[in-house]
Amino acid sequence: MNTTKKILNTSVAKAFQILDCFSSDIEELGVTELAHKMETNKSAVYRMLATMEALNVIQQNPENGKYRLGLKLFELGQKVPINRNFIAKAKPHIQALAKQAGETAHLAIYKNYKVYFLDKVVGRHDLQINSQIGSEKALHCTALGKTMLAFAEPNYKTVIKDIVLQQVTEHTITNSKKLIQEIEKIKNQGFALDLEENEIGLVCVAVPVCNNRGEFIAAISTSGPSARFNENDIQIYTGDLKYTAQQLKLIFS
Amino acid sequence: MNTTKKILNTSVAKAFQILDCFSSDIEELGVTELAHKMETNKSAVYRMLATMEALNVIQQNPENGKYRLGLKLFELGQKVPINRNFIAKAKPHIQALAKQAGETAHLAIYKNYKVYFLDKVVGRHDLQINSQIGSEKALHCTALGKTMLAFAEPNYKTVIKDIVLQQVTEHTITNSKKLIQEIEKIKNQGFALDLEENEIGLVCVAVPVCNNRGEFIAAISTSGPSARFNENDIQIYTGDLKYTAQQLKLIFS
DNA sequence: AAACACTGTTTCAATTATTAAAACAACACT
DNA sequence: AGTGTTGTTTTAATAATTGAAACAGTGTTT
Repeated sequence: MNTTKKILNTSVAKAFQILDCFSSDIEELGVTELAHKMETNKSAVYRMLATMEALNVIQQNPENGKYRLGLKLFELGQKVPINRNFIAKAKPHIQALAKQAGETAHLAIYKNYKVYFLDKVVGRHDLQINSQIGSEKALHCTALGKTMLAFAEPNYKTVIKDIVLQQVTEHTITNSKKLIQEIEKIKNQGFALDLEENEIGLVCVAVPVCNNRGEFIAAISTSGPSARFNENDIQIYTGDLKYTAQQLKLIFS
Repeated sequence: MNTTKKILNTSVAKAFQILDCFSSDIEELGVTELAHKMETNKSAVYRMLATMEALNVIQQNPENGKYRLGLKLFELGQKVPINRNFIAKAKPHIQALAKQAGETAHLAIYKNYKVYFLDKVVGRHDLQINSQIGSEKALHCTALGKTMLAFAEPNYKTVIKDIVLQQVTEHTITNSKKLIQEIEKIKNQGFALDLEENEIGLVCVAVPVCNNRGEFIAAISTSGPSARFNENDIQIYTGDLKYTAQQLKLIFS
C-alpha cells in the first residue's frame, strides 16, 4: 500500500528520530533524556547532537546544557516547495475565512493516508482547538480527512478497508460500509462534516480546494465548539469555505 | 571566537549537505546532479536520498525521478522555538510596516556574527530586493548588521577586529576605526543606515527590537532603491520602524 | 530502428566509522 | 562534605558505510 523506500543509512534515521522527539510542548531536551526516550545509550545521542549542533540543526542552551531545534531546520523548512508556493499565497484567504466566521480555519493536504496540517488561523473566541501545524490526523474521524477520501483518493473504498477505523468518540464512524456511504454523500454535497467524531464537543466543516483542472490540491476547514455550530451556522460556514476554495483555485489558474 | 562543536557523525553531515544543495531557485535535483555538486559518488547520495525519503525528509518526483525537499522539514521548521514564538506574532506588525512605507520590510536576528533573515514582507513597488528568508548577510555592510553590532554585541569592538570587513561596494566601511565610530553613532541615534554599502542603488534603514528588560531580540528594517530614500523619506521610515519596534516589544512584556 | 547517452538503482568485498559501557568532570542539591 | 544528577570523553569490538562497476530503465540521436 505504501511505496516508501527502505532506510539504508541508520545514522541519518537516528538523527531525525532525535529531531522528532522535540515538539511544540517539548522545546528542550537533554542528552540523557533523549537517550532514554529512544532506548539507546548516551554516547550515540551525544555524538548526533554534537554533529547537528555543528550544522546549526540543533542548538544547545548554554544555561542548562539542554538542546533545542536549531535555525537550520527553520531555513530548510522555508525552502520546502509546497510551503513557498502554496501556503504563503493561501495565507490571506485562510485569514479572511477565519475572520469571517470568527472560528479557527485550517489548511491541510492529503499525505500518507493521513490529514497533514499545513496552516492554521485561530478564531476570535477564547475556546480554541489545540491543533498543530505539521501534525497529522486520521482520515475517518475528521471533516478534512473525509473530504480527502472523497476528493483526493480515487481508490477510497480500498483505502477505507485497509486503514484502521479507530473509535475515537461515540460518534466516530467505525463501520466500513457506513463510511463509504458517508463519503458518497460528501462527494454529492461537496463538503464534509465532523459532528463530534474526533472529539466530543468539537464540530468541523471542510471543503476541497482544487485547481482549474479539477484536481484535488488541499482541503480547508472551519472548526469550533458544537455550541457555536448549529445547522444554520454550518450552512453559513460551508458557504464561506466554498468561496475561499474558489479563491484558492484561482492561485492555480 | 566560535564555540561550535566538532562533527562526529559524517553520515549526518552528508545528509544535511545534500539538503543544503536545494534552494528556492533549485527545487529539484537528481542523484547524479547531487553527486557531482558534492564531489562524491552516486551510491552514497542515492542511499542518503532513499533513507531521507523513507523519513519524509525528501520526496521524489515520480514524473522525472528527481528529488525535492519533503514535508518533514516543513514540520520540523514549524517547531523551531524562535519560529513559533516570535515570527508568527511579529508577522502582522512587519506587514503593517511594509504597507505603511510601501517598501520591503525585514525581520532578522543576530547569529554566528551574521545577519540572519527570519521574515520578509515585500513592498508594493515593482523594484524589489532579492533577499531570502533563512539566508545570511554580513554585519558591516548592512543596516541590520550594524544595528546588531550596536545593540546585540557587547564586545562589538573586538568582533569588528575579528571579522573581515570586505569591500562590497565603493561605500562599504572597511576601516575598523570608522566602523566603530559608525556603531557609536548608531548607538546614540537608535537606528542604522545602509547607504549603498551593500549594493549600489540600495538603501536600508534598521532599528533594534528589544524586550521590556532592554535586551536585544531582533532587528527590523525597511529597504528600497535610493531614488525612493531621500532624507525626508528616511526620517519617516525611521519613525515607522521605531513604532513597530515598540509594538514588537509588547509581545515580550 | 538501432545505437547511444543519460537517468536512477542495486550489488559487493574492502574499508571505515559507529557503537556502547564505563570512567570523567562539573554542577546542584541535601 | 556527600550524593545524584548532568554533559562529555575514551576504548576496543563491532557493524556500518563506502565506491566502483554493473544493471535496468528512458529518451534522444544517428
